[in-house]
Amino acid sequence: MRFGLCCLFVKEPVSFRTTTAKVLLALPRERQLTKVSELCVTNARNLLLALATVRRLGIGAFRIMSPLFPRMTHPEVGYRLEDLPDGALILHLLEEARTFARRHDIRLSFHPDQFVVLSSPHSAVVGSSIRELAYQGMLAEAVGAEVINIHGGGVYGDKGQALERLAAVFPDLPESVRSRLTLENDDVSYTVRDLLPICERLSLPLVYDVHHHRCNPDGLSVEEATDLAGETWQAVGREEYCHLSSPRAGWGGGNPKPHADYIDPADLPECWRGREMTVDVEAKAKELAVVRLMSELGRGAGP
DNA sequence: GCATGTCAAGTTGTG
DNA sequence: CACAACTTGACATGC
Repeated sequence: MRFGLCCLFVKEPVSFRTTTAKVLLALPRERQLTKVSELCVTNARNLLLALATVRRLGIGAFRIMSPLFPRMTHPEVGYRLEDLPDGALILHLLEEARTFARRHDIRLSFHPDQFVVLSSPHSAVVGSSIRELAYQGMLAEAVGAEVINIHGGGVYGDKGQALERLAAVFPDLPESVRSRLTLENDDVSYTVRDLLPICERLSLPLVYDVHHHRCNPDGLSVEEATDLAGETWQAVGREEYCHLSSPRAGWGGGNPKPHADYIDPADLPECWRGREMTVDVEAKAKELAVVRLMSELGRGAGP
């Protein structure tokens, strides 16, 4: 079992920078490009630093934050890598990251945020989602990331129809995205049971989030869901990806959805132990939570 | 200096 | 109806 870190660090000195469309819009085009170019160089360097740090801590996977290249797909201030003064350097740094990750067997993934909704009935929403996915596909190709993971999106009163819209849009996605796309069960709408049929039909692996499953159950046991999701990964010859978090407010009363700082080892499913899989740890204390969980499991594993 | 509100984007469920 | 839940940090503004 390998554990993964999501996007950020709290103690380790790795920090990614960003900017807003509002700030960029106040600048002439040329200064927009020099500004984002600087941010992209910084972030590409920090990605390398992140991978070196992850490796030092014994973490085996890393989720790359979506705005690594800030506002790249914004309709007004968006840009291409080749527009940037340091475009070649940036590409070179991404290649270094790819080489490092491959050499040290660090699995890389992307998780586009809530605005990417392929099941939406609004063509403008789907259009901007495709643009954002294409950007992440380009990035994923450059750094050798294996997974671009999204949710089913909205329901609009009819899950079946919504998923049909998603399936209909799938062929329009660039190959860089289609070959990496995965679907994840969420905590309000789409369960593992909802997603399995479309995953099988489109040959998409299913990322199983056990916390979402516990918040939004579907009659499957954790073990059944783990195995069924696992089959979608076996079908494409890849290692299963799962997500783990603990509820900030605990499981008795209160809203269990917000994530806690750390993982309660009791929330790690028994059937995951010793299984060949990648477990992304979604916890506010970031690398500290991953390191603590690994050490607790190491201690508890003995007789 | 420091504390605070705002920032491209969608959708759902709660108070 | 407004707001939180999905990730923060950068920046402008006001004390």
